Amino acid sequence: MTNKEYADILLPGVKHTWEEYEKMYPERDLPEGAMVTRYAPSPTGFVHIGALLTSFIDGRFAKQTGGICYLRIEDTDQERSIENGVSSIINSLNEFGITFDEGQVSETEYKGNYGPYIQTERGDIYKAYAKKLIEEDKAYASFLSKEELEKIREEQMKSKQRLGIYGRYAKDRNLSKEETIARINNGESYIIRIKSPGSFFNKIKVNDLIKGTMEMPENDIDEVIIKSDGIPTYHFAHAIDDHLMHTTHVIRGDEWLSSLPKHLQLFEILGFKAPKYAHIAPLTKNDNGTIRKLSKRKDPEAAVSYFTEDGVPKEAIMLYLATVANSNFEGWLDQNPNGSIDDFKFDFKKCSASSGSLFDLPKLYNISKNYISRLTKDEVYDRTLEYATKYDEELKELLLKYPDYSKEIFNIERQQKKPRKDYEKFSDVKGQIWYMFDELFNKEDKNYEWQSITDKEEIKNILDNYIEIYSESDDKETWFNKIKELCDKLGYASDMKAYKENPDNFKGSVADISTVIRVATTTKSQTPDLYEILRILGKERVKERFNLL
RNA sequence: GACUCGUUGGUGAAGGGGUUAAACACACCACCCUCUCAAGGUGGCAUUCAUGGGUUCAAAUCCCAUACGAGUCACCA
Repeated sequence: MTNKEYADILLPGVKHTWEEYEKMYPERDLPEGAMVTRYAPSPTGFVHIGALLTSFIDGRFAKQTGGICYLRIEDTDQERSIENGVSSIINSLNEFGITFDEGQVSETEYKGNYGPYIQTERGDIYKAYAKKLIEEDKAYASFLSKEELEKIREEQMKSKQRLGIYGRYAKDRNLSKEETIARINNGESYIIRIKSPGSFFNKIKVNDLIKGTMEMPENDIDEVIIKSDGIPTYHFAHAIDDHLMHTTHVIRGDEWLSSLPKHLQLFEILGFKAPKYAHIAPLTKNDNGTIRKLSKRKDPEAAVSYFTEDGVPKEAIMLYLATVANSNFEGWLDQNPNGSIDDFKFDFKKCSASSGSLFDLPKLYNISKNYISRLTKDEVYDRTLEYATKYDEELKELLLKYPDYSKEIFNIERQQKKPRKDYEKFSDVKGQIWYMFDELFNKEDKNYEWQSITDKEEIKNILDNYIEIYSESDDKETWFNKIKELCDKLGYASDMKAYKENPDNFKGSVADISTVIRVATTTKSQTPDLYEILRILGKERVKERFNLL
């Protein structure tokens, strides 16, 4: 029996030979230095913030070198794959502006010449290459049952040996063709493992674009390549797909780092040229003193939706991720305030080689605050409305009812060279402007935050005097001068310096008078510019509010 | 247990043997500005780069050990 016939028995019904597949996936025609990257998620649930980071980096490197970034779905674990997992990934990523040059575009469709881009649809391809390995005696059928595997594992643990199928544990490695066929005919279930040519005691040098060159023991484990359900393992699918799709740079999480010898060996025995690898550190979190990887299960902030629900602008999240990806991005943004992320050159060398970046919420919020401060009043209005439409019916209705009025509010201290920065996220907005809407102002029991002047009579007195002289048409300077005049009239210091020097000479200062006016109109002791607030509310409404006291 | 990587301030980090280097950003503190807040301005915040040894005229930077942290060791990805 020829090796070819033998391979046909082990993996029957394969439509094409590996040589045919090689021809079907020709070299890409791309300029020198163009990177072909891929984002290759498993469709197992919501999009993790780390996945956003990885896909972002994948896309950036491809784009900045004039290459291709494609989306490949790794669904070889049938048990964990979920319904509509593919579209859920695509949609979430899309929301953040992440798109792919080729690859899967929906549950059933793809674009590009190297498809299908969903691994369960490439079964024949993997088998064709598995057959190649069997023909070349580089892979074999293994009949080890779950129970036997468990026994081996226990034995290895007990004697403190390395776990895995290698050396004498690789029982079926040298079964003859005849024996193998006999057992198959006997109905025994089997899988395909490689015959690892490596030795654990051989050190090999592996290179990672981020971590540098390191020494690792050669792989000597007879890794499974085709599972009993006929589907390949991640390792095998990775080698075949990235070869056929001509990936030049595999960028993935560093949980894969220790599989590198395995993967390199796979490429070698398959006769493929290995891609370059870049393993990025995970996002971590400080959980009561212990630093650990952000977890899908335990950490709500691991889901990108957490931040969109919180009203953090998507752009801010991307800006933050860019600083995590390359710490010099921030400095660059400083120098190029109008620059887009797309103009920044990312560099593998600037990626953190450490065991993880702490996901720093205050930093995210700071970036977000700055981002929102750079928006125009119309943009803030649109974005707040977008947020409110999903999460705050009451705010939404007010914004819709008073669009121009709302924009005036958003414009307070926004026109200046350094705009006001008081919204970290869109969910902050309502808490800061509610008093500008009578509907909200008149709704609940008010908690007036009076400061140094608390006497009701005195407050009345100040307000009565003030409303007499207040005019909507005053410019800011005359507006303030009037308050100062009022101070002089009532025995308060109109000049803060004079007040600080001799506080005992006065009943109080302009600050106290202003505060009374501020609190009377808004209930709050801290607000944006009072002049603007009064002007936008208008004299009549201000008067009404004074009269409530 | 084995293998690998890592360890610079409260946080993200720059710097990879030497002219005065621990940059920058966030956070924090103080002061200034100021009608409040936000913003802005000024200054402070690691005499030291996990620890212990070495190499060197010279080390955060190179080497070795130790400690700690992270990741991986499936017919999961």
